[in-house]
Amino acid sequence: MPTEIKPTESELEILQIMWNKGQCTVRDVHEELEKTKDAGYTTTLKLMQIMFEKGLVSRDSSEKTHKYTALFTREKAQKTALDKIIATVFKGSASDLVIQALGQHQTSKEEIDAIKQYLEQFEQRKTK
Amino acid sequence: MPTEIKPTESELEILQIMWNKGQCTVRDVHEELEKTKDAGYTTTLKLMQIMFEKGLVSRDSSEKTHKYTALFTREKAQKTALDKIIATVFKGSASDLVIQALGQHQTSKEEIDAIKQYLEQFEQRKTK
DNA sequence: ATAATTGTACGAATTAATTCGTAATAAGAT
DNA sequence: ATCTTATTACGAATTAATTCGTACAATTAT
Repeated sequence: MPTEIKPTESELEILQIMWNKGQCTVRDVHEELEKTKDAGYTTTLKLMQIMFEKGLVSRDSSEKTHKYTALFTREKAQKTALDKIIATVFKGSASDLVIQALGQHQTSKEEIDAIKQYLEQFEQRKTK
Repeated sequence: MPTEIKPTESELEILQIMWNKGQCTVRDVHEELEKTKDAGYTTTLKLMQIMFEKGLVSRDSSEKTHKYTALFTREKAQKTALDKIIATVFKGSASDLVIQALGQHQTSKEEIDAIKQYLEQFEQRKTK
């Protein structure tokens, strides 16, 4: 699989915006980005051009103002990020991560129920 | 709090080794590091010196061969890593992360039980 | 005592990522 | 038609991280 592209930190910030907004112009992204960090327009442009070269995003350049779309999905980013931190800081133990995540972030009753339900189902499936 | 030090990627690799081994010499770390990546001894040394300057590790230099100890703890790294990925790729939802982590990594029955137990206790504590 | 080995210190080269200035072009406004 | 504004392209400067060479000191072996 030649998909060994890994977004950098800044690229992830941009992808985040694109995941939320869907198809975006550079200006769309830049305006959103400006709310949290301060960088020039051409910086954002350049980053998005690089992302295009890397294949992280596609673009429609049929009009002067190009429209970009994320190719690197949020799901892919989630998987990659999880794999990495489980391996590096959680000694390979997913359950350590789960317990700490639950303790550290407020989680509603509904969410907890969803997790419990998931666990039941999960356990059944793998009962020998 | 002036503790806004963030280990870089390479620094994390070194910390990982130090978390497992406890107090380490540069050579200890380097030998372990060599198993997975290839870099020169002085590179490892330099990194550890920088980590010392940054306060990520302490060192005992009473003898010629210095002994380093991690100050940046695994727990701290876990918390930081979790906060970050929940915010960036999991839209702030810890339960999304939990469910995906469980699906993606094999988890033993014991671990699942531990999680369930944790959830019970957790739910009780916060029942209004 | 001298060699070889092992270690630290540290400057500097290299590489990777980010930022920005400037030029060219297209579109819209006067 | 001309001016202003928005956009892309792209080279280059800057900054951050990593890697390594060399000098020197301490320790160990011959």
